[in-house]
Amino acid sequence: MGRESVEPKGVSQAVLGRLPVYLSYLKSQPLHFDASISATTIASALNMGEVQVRKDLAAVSGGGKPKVGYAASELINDLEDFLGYRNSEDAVVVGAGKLGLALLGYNGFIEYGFNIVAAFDANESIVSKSSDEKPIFHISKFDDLCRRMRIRIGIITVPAAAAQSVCDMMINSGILAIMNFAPTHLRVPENIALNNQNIAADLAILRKRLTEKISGEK
Amino acid sequence: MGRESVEPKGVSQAVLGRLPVYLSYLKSQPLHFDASISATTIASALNMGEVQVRKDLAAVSGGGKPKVGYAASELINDLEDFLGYRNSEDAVVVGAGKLGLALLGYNGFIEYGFNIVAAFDANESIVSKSSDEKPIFHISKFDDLCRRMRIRIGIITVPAAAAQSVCDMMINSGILAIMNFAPTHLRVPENIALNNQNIAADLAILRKRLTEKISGEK
DNA sequence: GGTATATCGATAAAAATATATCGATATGCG
DNA sequence: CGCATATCGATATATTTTTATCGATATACC
Repeated sequence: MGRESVEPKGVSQAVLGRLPVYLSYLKSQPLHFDASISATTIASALNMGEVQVRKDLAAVSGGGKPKVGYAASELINDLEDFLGYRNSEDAVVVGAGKLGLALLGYNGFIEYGFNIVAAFDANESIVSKSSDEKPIFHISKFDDLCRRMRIRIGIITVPAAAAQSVCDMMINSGILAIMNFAPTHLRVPENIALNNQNIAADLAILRKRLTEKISGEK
Repeated sequence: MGRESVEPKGVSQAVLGRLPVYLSYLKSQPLHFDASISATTIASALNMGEVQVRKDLAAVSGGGKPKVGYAASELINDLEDFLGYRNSEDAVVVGAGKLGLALLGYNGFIEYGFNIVAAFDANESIVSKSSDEKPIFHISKFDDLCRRMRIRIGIITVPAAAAQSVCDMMINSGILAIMNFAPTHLRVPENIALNNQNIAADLAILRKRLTEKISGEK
């Protein structure tokens, strides 16, 4: 019998979502080079169960020592490795509106291993108006650039009405993962990874939690 | 014995996160006024289990009819009501950088029941440079405006280093729910609702899913 | 009007996730 | 150097979440 799968058993989606939180917390702490930090400390700072923290960390790092905890710098390294923050990857944005330009101009992506190389827009008038030294191209150049640079990740920041056609175009140009900021449902083949960022909906959920909190505390 | 809680048993976080997806999908469909739509249809369009769709919808809406499904317009109404899209609520942004201004200028929040009334910044030079008719104030005016308008929701779009102090300031001015775009961990009292939007981390997770997908399909 | 069928809603089973328990071990203190 | 303690890692339990099963019912067709 051949083995069914060779993958090292990926962590679950839930765990994956927590790893950046640990990492962000660790990085925000003033830790000296060889400092140690325990799961207990992390858990209480983040309001989580300490067992959960241990299990999550065990999935990506090389174990801690009783009584002292984990070597903080090692933990940070392991998390960054696991999440891919060390390998730089190019990405593109389609939709050079305010949000698209904000993403294009944001220089914090580097720490996470991303380099947004360009934005594209259908509007001729904003094309080439380079912002922060990064180019804005007309959408007609999209396919050529993506193929030549072997871009795998695309970010959609166009109005909802245009999102599906942009999405199809991206897939057509070889893009494999899409982050969508348009507040609409996108249909993609199952081999494409899709992430939806609906900020307004998240705000609504936040407000819902708020009102529940208020009514809950009498 | 008095009843322990009067709340109508809030839906779980997981369900809550899916409701906007249903709503967005329903709204994207060209439905006539008295159209019906079945859980089966929704499920297959969204690649979900149909039982899950039924259970989720049952939590917020008044039931469908066998053989035909749910009344689409009623479903949309119920979802919007439940998520609060009908009650308008004011919110503020602190951090008038590119992202903050993009949020301030975005007019799609109205549909979700949000009205961003102003942005604040510590930098005097960008103050008052009204964008899209919405004001940008100096941070010194924050407390006064929030208290007078009884603002409950604040959005943080400042650099990570300043995020915690902005967060503290918000809480101090009566804000009860915070959406944080700074890539850092914020410490808040437990009566405050916090939502973290780490776009870069989400991109990293998306890439991770992508590579798993690639290695998975041999 | 009777019968077939798509769909609902409820109940039950399964899977995933989170939490608790406990022995083992490294450190610090007497 | 022995003992107390904080923490780890593993195993077990509990809880939540998802998925499957099945009888009931409204519509369509004959």
